Amino acid sequence: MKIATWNVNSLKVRLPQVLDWLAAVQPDVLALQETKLEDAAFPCEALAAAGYQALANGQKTYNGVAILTRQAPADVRRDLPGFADTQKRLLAATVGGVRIICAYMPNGQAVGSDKYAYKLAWLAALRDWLRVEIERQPRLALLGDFNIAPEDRDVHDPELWREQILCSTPERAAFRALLDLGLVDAFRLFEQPEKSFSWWDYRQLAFRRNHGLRIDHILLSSELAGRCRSCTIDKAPRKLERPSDHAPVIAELEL
DNA sequence: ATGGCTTGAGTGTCAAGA
Repeated sequence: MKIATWNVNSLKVRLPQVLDWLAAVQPDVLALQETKLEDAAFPCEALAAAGYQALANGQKTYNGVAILTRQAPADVRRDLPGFADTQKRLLAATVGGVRIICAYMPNGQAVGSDKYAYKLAWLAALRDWLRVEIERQPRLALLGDFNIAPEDRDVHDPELWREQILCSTPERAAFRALLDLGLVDAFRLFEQPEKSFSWWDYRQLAFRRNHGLRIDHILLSSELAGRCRSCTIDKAPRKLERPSDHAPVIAELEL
């Protein structure tokens, strides 16, 4: 099973690129973030024609997540239980015996801001829910835009980003708290090129200069981690005209 | 340089992203 995650920064703008990418890469599951579409506007027909069923949990303008699958999804959950939130950031479904959780974690804007407090509260609620969810379904994958660079090696210039948003100690502690549940960063199961990133700012030729961060992740439960055969970042879509600022991350599981 | 792009809203120019 090939599973992937991609923050598309508007599915309306990026739909042609998503369709091309699905045809080229042929994932079994694709988790999308920042769709920025109400569910009624979701392009289900175009995706069905490409062989994918779509689950969406979206809103106008901001946020929005979706899961595209070749097999029928079951046991669908929208939003974080026990966390009052108008922002559409979470969607879960079981596909081929694997619990797929697609998350768009809050950005946090600036360390110490109200949005930062919301980010840390959201991450704590996610951890509390996942503790139960892993018990219920040991084959679990958490995919998405975490908006956290877990370590200095995930940052092009660690000194520039020291204790800045996406890199602060409390954010990294929240990421490690997810690992403490038994989840594993699939990307770090394998030898990877130095300076591997998944996001590059649109400004100042950041992609060309590889001024990026690795903030999009696939975390696997231990049972799935033992079955993971590869995890890669696909930089190809970031090179296209009018790209998303994020690149897809792909993991291959032997089930 | 509370900047530098991009998107969505909406038709001015701002909020938000990361």
